[in-house]
Amino acid sequence: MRTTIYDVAKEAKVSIATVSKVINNKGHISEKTKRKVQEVIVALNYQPNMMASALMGKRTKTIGLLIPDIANPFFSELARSIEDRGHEFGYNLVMCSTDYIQEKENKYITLLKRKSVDGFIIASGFENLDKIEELVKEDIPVAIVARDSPMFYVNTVALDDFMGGYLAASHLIELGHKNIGVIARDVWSNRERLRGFKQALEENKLEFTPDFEFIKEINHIEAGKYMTRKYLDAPHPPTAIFACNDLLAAGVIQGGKEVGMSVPEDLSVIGFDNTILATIIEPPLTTISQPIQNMGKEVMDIMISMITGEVKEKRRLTLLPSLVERKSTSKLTV
Amino acid sequence: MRTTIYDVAKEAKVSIATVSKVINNKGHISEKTKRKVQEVIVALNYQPNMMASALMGKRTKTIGLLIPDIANPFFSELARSIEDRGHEFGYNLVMCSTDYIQEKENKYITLLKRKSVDGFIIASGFENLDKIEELVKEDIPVAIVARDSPMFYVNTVALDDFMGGYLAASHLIELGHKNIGVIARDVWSNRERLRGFKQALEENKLEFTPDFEFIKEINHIEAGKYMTRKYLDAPHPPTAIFACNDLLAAGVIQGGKEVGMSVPEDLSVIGFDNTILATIIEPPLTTISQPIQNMGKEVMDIMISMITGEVKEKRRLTLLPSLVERKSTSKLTV
DNA sequence: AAAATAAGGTTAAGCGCTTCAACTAATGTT
DNA sequence: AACATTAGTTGAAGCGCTTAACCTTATTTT
Repeated sequence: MRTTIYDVAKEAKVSIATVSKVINNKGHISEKTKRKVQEVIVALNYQPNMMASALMGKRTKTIGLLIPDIANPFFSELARSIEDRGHEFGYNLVMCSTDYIQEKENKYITLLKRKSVDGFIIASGFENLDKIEELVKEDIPVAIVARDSPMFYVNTVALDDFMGGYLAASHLIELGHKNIGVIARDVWSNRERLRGFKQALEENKLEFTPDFEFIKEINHIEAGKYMTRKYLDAPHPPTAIFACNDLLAAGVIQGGKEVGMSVPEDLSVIGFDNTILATIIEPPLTTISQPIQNMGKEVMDIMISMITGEVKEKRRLTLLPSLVERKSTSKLTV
Repeated sequence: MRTTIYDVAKEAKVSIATVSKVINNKGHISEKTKRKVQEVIVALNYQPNMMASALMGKRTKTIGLLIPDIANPFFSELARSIEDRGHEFGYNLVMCSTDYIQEKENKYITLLKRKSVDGFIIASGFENLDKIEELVKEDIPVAIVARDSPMFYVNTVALDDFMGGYLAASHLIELGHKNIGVIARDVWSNRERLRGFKQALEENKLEFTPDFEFIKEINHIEAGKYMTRKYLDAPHPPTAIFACNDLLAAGVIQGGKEVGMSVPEDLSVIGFDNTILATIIEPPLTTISQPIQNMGKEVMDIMISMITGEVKEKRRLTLLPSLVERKSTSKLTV
């Protein structure tokens, strides 16, 4: 069987209480005893069972990460940065892809609570906050990342999505585009981007595209293609499209190509996220950059400080997007 | 405090043993008692603490997933398919990115053992098998996926990497290429692909490129660019390049563009994996396809059957790659 | 009708750990 | 010298659960 604290205690000729204290560096232990116990621990290759200490109210050093889809580059890059920061402090992540499905998210939360995770980092696009509120009430650390939701009192690391949409629209407007299509999903972040987008339009006395509708399809690329075809088939096709993420933008470019439009000559395309895709897509994608690395680090830091109890008051950290100009947008040629 | 089994027992006026039996559907309990207990469970919203049952030797329903990098699309797609299959059976995944660093992998394994995960699915490119052997000896379920290593007796779901390399080379050779560069990392799967590649070369009496060296750089795209430049600067630059994954291929195409070579006219490029990138890259990437979905499902199925003890004997499932022709390769024009 | 088996439930031990209370011995304070 | 504090250690309780062992009572088996 596995080595337990009893084995160590017996071998070191002390009580298990002493061993426990040595491990956790608590209470008063003489240097001599401490050394002896540590030697035995090494000799027996003893690894404390975290289940047992978790049962005694200690931390599991495990955090639940809820994201819409780990196969989406934005989220896998975000997950990676969160994982890295957590790893520095000994935390592991349980990964849950929720596919924007509320039910799945709730099930995962319930399950992970039973597994006594120390906290939840949530990046999925839920609308219903009941489950989150439940966590907060039960004093389980929750932090939200890469989405915002001002009606709620939770630690949040978000992007200024409104600003992102505003930047995207402003860029296209500056290039002379007046008829701009938008592709978005009906989630909070996208709605904010849309709001920013409309704001810029309004300031320039431009009309919002009448053909807009939220996408429903889960597969972003397909959704991008579909909406693009729809836009280009309309009576007054747009000369530019703002896609609310890079994956959608990839779909737009593909959809455009399929009907013989070249980007950016016939159609300017701007994305959102600045994932690795943006550099790979041809033409390289002009996009709104989210500081992914930073978001991951910040949200993990907040999570850890909630767990350790250092920080009690809630805060909302809003990071700013920036425009990254590449080759998928160009001046409107009349 | 949280509702415990004691609360349920008291409320239902039975012993905690009875409650436990109802929950686990064990032993003989009258319908009446069963119903009563279940009602109370619902009424109190009781969620059994999995730490406690794990301590008693039951499963944690959590599996450790070791991969080189979740931000690499191949692994995030693989992770997603493993997660989905696991989710069907109530399993969660703890995600660990090891960056091909043995030390990191070992640390993660040690840590997750302490957390009593039910098993390990390993997709990282380790060379040293001591840690894995240790797991096998301790009777902890381990399954290896997306890599192979014939010197070891572990359940494995792998791709026929040799065949993959062979297919890639054959395709290029058929197109008339005689001088083909290769970009690979010094990991088992890549070495196998290389072996298959060389085999095809040999059968066609072609020479292996003298400029080959394994990449060391972690960032695949940069590595791809670097090696491409190196190849193209050589006295007899290759007319085609086989990149051992799609990310490297993306780097190759970018590197080629930077020196004014266009793909596939001046340089044919073939990738490996057939991730989402292959469809996004311009030109769309000809690549060797791995059945990612299937691999994920199969390895999770094996893992579950190991955990439940259904299957005792070890097996090695080898899936076959296939060539997906897109636009990045073309006939050699002399 | 006696013996064996099954049904329905309880008691209590124990998984591997943390921590409080308690005790002794040494050191500091006035 | 009398008292308080600190250092060093241990015993034992208990976290929330599972399960073997046990006890009744009801049902079969022979």
